Amino acid sequence: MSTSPNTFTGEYSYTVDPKGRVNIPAKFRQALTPENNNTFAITKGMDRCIWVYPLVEWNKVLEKLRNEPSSQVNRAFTREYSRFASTASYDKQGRILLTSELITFAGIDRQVTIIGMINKIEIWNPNILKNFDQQIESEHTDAFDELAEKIIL
Amino acid sequence: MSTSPNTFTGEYSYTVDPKGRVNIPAKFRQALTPENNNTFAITKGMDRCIWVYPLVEWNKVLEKLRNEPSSQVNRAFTREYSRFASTASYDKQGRILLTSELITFAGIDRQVTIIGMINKIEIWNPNILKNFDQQIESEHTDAFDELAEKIIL
DNA sequence: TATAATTGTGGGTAATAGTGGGTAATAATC
DNA sequence: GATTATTACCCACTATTACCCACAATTATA
Repeated sequence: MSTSPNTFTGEYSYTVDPKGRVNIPAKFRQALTPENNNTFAITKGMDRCIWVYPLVEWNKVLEKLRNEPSSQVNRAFTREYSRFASTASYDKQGRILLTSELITFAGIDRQVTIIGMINKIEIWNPNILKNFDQQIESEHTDAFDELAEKIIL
Repeated sequence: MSTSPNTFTGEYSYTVDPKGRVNIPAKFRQALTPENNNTFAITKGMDRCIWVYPLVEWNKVLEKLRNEPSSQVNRAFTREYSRFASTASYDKQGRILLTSELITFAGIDRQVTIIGMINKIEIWNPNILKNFDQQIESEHTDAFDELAEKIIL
């Protein structure tokens, strides 16, 4: 296959069914390496969305957290980041089950936008994402330009 | 063969069929090195066109994105940039499939102009390109001259 | 110039992907 | 221990996509 291992790009539109299941885009599933055992880790994103990591990538995050000194701030960060985290394998149809806490946090209601963020996946309520995008981009036009020059070939 | 590896020059006229498929000029396909696995990556261009990278070049971009620290602005940039990106292998007839989002963005409607841009390929609506060229050239004649002096031996 | 090979374009069909719902197994509650 | 709720697993339908074949036009070759 032509997709790079554990690398995700592109945008997809899907629905969350009443049971809280969402499809993981086929291309994303195909990009998952076997060592992940068809399993993702899902957490609260830093923005108002759900983050979905390949198990392997998630373990890297855990390793970094483990190595941080145990200051109060660091503990709080770990707590915030860890409490909503869980692993989710996808079923025969390629769907994972989201927890109701995460669905609530991300303000999700049936329709979702799924975005490949290179090393992880984001699940958004399309409307929230739209507002967020507009805000950020207008506030940081200069930063965007700098990044473009630096990164784009 | 007379073409340099992963280097594209020249202009071609092609059609996008109802399914969203475009032919990649044979010369461009021949310039693609084997490590690319007959695969390109397509994205939104900075101008109103579609950018097509050899997979190898594209991976360089991804690597840079992957290594950016995860600030809010950086995440927003990655999101904006990744959303429209996907990989596309060409079929037996040498065509790749464009996404409807990119077709809409570039204002494409059946007829397209494909241009070799050295390390990547651009796909334009011929009319939009024509207007764009006229505008830029009239506004930046001096800059054109400077670049000519600097680059051409 | 005639013939063969390659290139660009179109369309049909089989396979896959996305969505919904049902049932059995498990866990929680009384 | 019985009953209810929850979760996991399985099956089915539809839409989309990928793959294959066909043909015309162009270019290369003899």
